[in-house]
Amino acid sequence: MNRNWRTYEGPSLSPALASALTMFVEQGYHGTSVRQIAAGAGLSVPGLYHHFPSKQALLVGIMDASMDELLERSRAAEAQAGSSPLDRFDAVVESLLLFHIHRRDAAFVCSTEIRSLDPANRDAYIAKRDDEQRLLDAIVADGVQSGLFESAHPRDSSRAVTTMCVGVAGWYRPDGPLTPSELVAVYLDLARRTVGAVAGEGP
Amino acid sequence: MNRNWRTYEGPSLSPALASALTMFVEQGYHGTSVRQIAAGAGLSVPGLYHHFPSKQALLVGIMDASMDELLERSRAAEAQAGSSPLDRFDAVVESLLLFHIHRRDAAFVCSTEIRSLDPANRDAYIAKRDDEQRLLDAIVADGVQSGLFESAHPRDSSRAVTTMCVGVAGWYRPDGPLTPSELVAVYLDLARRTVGAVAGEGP
DNA sequence: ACGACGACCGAGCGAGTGTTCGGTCGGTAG
DNA sequence: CTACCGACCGAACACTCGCTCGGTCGTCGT
Repeated sequence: MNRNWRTYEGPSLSPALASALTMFVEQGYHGTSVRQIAAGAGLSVPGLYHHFPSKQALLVGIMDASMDELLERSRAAEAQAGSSPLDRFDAVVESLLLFHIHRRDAAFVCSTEIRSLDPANRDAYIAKRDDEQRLLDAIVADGVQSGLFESAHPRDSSRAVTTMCVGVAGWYRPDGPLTPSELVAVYLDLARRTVGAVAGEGP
Repeated sequence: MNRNWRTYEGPSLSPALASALTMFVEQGYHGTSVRQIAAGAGLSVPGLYHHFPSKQALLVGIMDASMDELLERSRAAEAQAGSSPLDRFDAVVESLLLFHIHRRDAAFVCSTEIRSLDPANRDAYIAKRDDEQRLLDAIVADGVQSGLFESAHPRDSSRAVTTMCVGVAGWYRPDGPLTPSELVAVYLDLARRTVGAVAGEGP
């Protein structure tokens, strides 16, 4: 059941995952004990292990669900946009930004705890991450080829855009000076400049 | 004794700090034990504690030294550049890039282990980090005021430039497709676009 | 010759780690 | 009523953690 890719409701994580997420953001994976996670979820330690087979499974549960959601939203955004690379670029960048604003904690954990994943889990996660990057790479390549964008190094530009957007999760606060839509406007402008999009195309 | 801000020699970290750095990059601070660090440095655990009073001191030794070096290089870069905001911008961005290329591991630890610092150490580190950011903020503000740059949100542009450059430490490999000077050229172009610098000013 | 000192180590401290065992509930199907 | 099941817990397992005690070297200055 797909809501719009722009709309975000409560995260709907289980209490155990929500507790783990909060702790991982503050203390990191290895800095957090399962006893802390259990206490935060209102459970005993065996109670926690009844829902998840290991501490690692909690991290995987957070990171996999987050990347799946991001990929789904970004694909929906591109699909619903017009066929112009510029429209698709704007849509995917906006989806990237909204995700890192509204799923800030999960996104932060995703970008900082990759090395805490077991090798197999890490490979699977990185594959999804690369899928997301390639989504944007393809759009930027199209834009450059059609003359709408101008960049001597499209893939570097594309990665720089992603880096900027991911970085938002590292400092954005809901009570900060920018509302989500203001931040989207500011960063969409920066992203367009990065790929050399021609100026002046507001809705 | 100040070498040029562009030249980098071996890191000259003590064996203990070098070992800690390698481990922290791969496993993170809390994921690394002092026994591993000692073994990597060819020392016993008490031997390691002879040189550093605590595990935390190892992290502080790495992060403080790194930020001091970055600040020193960036200040030297701006001081030796011309007075034009454009020249100063290019110089500081290049110093930022070179540092994140040649001190990649240290820079990576600096950007991922802030939360592993004790509160007092963290405050001190963040103060230095903010100094570095303000260095660039001031240049961008000058550039916008003088009409050389064009940005409706200079501080956001400035932070985005920093985010891009810091992100380099997360993926750059010496055996990758770009040499350091090529990477500097590519990212200097991206950075100029981000602050709306007027095109065509190569040496 | 000798005492002081920096560099270093074997062994072990108490506390905490992820995980598991054996069990207790309340509810539900037959 | 009984048998079962998911949800949960107290206690403990084997181990590792950061850190320290008491000591041994080799090398200095005198």
